[in-house]
Amino acid sequence: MDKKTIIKTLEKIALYMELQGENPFKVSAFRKAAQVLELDARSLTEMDNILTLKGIGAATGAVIEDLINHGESSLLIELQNKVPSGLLPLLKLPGLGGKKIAKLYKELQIDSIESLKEACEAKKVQTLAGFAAKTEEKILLEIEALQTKPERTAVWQLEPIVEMIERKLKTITKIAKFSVAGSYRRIKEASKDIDFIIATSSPKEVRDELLNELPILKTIAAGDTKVSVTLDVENEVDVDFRLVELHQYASALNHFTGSKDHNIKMRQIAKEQGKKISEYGVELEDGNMQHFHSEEDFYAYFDLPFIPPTVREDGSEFTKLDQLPFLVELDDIKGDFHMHTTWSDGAHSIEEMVEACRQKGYSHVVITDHSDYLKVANGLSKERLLHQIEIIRSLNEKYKDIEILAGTEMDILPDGSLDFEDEVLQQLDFVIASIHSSFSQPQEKIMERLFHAIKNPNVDMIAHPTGRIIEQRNGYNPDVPTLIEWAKEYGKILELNANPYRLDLQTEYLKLAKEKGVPIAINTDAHHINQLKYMDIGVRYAQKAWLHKENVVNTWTLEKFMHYITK
DNA sequence: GCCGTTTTCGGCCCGACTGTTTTCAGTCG
Repeated sequence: MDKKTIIKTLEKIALYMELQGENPFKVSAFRKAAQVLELDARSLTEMDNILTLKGIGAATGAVIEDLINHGESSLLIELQNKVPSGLLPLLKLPGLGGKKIAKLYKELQIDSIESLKEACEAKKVQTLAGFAAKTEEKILLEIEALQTKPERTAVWQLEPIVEMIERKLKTITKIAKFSVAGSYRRIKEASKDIDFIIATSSPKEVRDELLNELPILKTIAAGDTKVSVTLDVENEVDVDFRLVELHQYASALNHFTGSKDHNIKMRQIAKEQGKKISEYGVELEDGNMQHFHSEEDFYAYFDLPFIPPTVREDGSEFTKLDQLPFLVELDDIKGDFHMHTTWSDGAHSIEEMVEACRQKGYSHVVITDHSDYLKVANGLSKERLLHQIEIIRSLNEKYKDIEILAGTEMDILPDGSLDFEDEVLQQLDFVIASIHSSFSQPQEKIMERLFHAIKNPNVDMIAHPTGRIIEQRNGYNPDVPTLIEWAKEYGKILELNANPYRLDLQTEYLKLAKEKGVPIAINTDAHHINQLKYMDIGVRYAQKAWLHKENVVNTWTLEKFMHYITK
């Protein structure tokens, strides 16, 4: 029996209980027990007595013992026999929770999306107490939406929309302050919607301007404190705007940034002190409200350091507060090691890229155009690469405050061979190897290709190691834990590609790389000077994996970096 | 169902919104 199975089972039990319309506190007790196990870093064998953990009692403990002794949970089996599994998808319909679903099943024998649809169309649902015609219509609309609307939208699809909204908000003079919040602010790979907090003393006027200025497909709600709309953009996206007074801004921003678990934890902390946190401020024991100028002030009020949005997740961040000062930050970044120029498929010359990096205050950059094999990207032949190296060497004469390193993003070919010979690679300062072809090969073959690259002493880094595009393609499915082992053994760097399409390696693997002592490079893979800004999103994504400055080679001095790659 | 140095019973994070109701239950973030 493994821990994951126990956690999954407890969560499943909670779900089935919810569908039965069980007491919500009972349901959450099972969820809490699952969370306790999840947050405990130890493996099952390392825990001497799970049953004594706080949050695990007689009933949840019995489930765990059952699983360990018999490999299955009799409680879950019992629930599954009682509750049809077709009810599970009904929880995805907004407006339907456990109680209502239990009622639909009990009174109308509704046990699937299909039978719910039929019952609504036959107008049977409105005959139930607590349901009426309006609910019935809404259910039908939500069933329709479930089939057409994606559940989550990827961060790279949201980014241009967020920027568009920010441009609009800047033109509304009655807005004192605004910020994106929600999971987008926490750099989640994908989000259900976008949240904005707006400080204003004229909420009605701001609301009207929002409704007039934005490309709105549907207005979901338009009250004095909340405007909720579906935007008419390439992929439909829901956006919530919360309108608050300036003195409530920090609290509202914190509340609507979440995560839910983080907020719960904060409220428990407040409660222990007899205080009450809400989106409007902190209510003291005497009923007075405490307001804050910033989120920093808010956390300081509870004797906590500022916890960056990126790590506000499952509550485990509160056990790692001592690590916060070591987390990598944008200011620590001294260079970008993966970018393209007009020599291959980039939009700018070498000098233009270097100049843009100089503006960012970097002390060193690497130019890494594509290699010969990648014809669609105008990959460099051996001759062109040698010529480019010469040009880069001479450019260094011109720039005294930034060091330009000659590199390549070299293809690992489908047969596992490398696109340049060793004698060419030896003339470069930094060699990236990456896969851009034959994604559908079996994992064994993909690993063979990666191993071939990693054991070559001239290769310094593997770029975008999985090849994924968030919410769009899975990449070439390498065995990443093994890749991390190899990187450690051969002293290679693995990339966190900061392009929001990729964010590759992903969080769980970054954590593993850190644990194994494999250094990470955060690179923008910029094809345009506008894309150099992705360093910010990359750094914040790295924070989600709790990467420290020292884990990230971009924070190293040029000397330390050169020493590592030439050793 | 779980918890307790105010506690073994009463509360569990908090507030808003919706649709159903005539004062509130259910759902949501």
